[in-house]
Amino acid sequence: MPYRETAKIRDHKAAQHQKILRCAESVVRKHGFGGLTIQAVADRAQVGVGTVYRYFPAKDALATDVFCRATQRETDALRNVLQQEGQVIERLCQGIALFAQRALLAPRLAWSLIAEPADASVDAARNQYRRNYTLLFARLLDEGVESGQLPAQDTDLAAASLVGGLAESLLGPLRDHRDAQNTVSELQTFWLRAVGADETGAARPDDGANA
Amino acid sequence: MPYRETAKIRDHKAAQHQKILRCAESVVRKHGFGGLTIQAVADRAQVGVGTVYRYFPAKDALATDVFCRATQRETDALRNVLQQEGQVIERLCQGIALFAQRALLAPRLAWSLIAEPADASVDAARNQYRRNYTLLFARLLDEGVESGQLPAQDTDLAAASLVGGLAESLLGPLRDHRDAQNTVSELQTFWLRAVGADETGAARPDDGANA
DNA sequence: CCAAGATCGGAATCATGATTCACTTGTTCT
DNA sequence: AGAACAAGTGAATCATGATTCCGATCTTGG
Repeated sequence: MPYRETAKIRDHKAAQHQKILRCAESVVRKHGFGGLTIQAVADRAQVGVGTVYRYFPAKDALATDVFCRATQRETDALRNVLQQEGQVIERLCQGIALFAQRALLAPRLAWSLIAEPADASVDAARNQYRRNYTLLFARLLDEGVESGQLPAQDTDLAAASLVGGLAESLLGPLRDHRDAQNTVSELQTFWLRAVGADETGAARPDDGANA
Repeated sequence: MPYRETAKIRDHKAAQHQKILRCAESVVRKHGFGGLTIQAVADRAQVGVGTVYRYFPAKDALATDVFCRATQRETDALRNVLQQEGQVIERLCQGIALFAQRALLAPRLAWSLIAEPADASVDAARNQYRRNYTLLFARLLDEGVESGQLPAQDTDLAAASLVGGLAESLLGPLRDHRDAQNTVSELQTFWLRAVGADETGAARPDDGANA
């Protein structure tokens, strides 16, 4: 038996796979899914086009993997913050801060994840992601309504408005990055009022500035 | 002089131009800018591809014209409503209703106008459009703040949130068209509270509940 | 070192859709 | 009718980028 897959080879393959995935993500970070070409990924990974195809069956699959990886990180981070112990209003503020910080840190990626059209399979994944993301906020609002900290309202609608509104104000054409920290607290004030949380007199902690 | 452009010809050319533009718009209405191909436009207009090129120098130009025409209608309609005589809050409600009705009537077109990436020139036009659209709301809010009907706030931020939030809740993956009229009034209630206009107190249950 | 089997590389091939162009079909006017 | 010129047509051509393919190169175990 002159050949058998050995540990060294297995490790190498895993490393290649990761490397290609990472390079693809960095392409998306810089140029969005629109700029994601196999050639660009191969160049950045210092590898031939054919090699990319040895690790991913098609561009769709690569794009979807990149999307899901990045998305998973975002969703996890948000869930982590929203499902902490503590006051609903406090957690909401932290969720807004988290969203804003991430969006301001990597605007192109954030936009690609939330809005940029791509292959059909990526779009499907994106819809799922937006739904989940929005639902995380919606369930938090439910909790606030149940506990009386927020007035009764259509929480799905409010959560969708929140996600869309944050995206537009942070990534849209009117965005102004000159004063990120101030923008975050403006957003917190605005959205607390929007969900009916600003007349409770409950202390509004304006930290939320962790990552 | 065996040939000269006559009125009949001039009219015919204008008609062709309009027809092609209209057909292109109907393609976008149905399939978005992503589905806008010269071939599709030519087919729908019952005309050869070459003919389309006689009336438009390139696809970009056609796409941009379609975009600007549709956009102009939207902007005019909104301006018309927001700049009426009357209470700021009343006009805001009408603006929201207008946006919602149009979005629910032609969701694909609405999405294409506000979010779908396309050629660079269309994207540039879209940014301008979103800016203008948002500014219409922002200036209305300014008026409300000045007259004391609304609390002091960052009106540009609020307006961007409004536009993004409406788009997401009406066109995003969580949308639910089953009860359009009810959705509109929910949205009005929500956004009035968001900009600090809900002095009615009707929608605010005491938060003196337990916990 | 060799044979077997695997990965790499990147030019060749496909697919899609924009754009051109040589040609046909009007239209106008004498 | 015929000259002069515009409009219409769609097959041919280009451009871009995904996908394939085959020789080159590497690994393994004897």
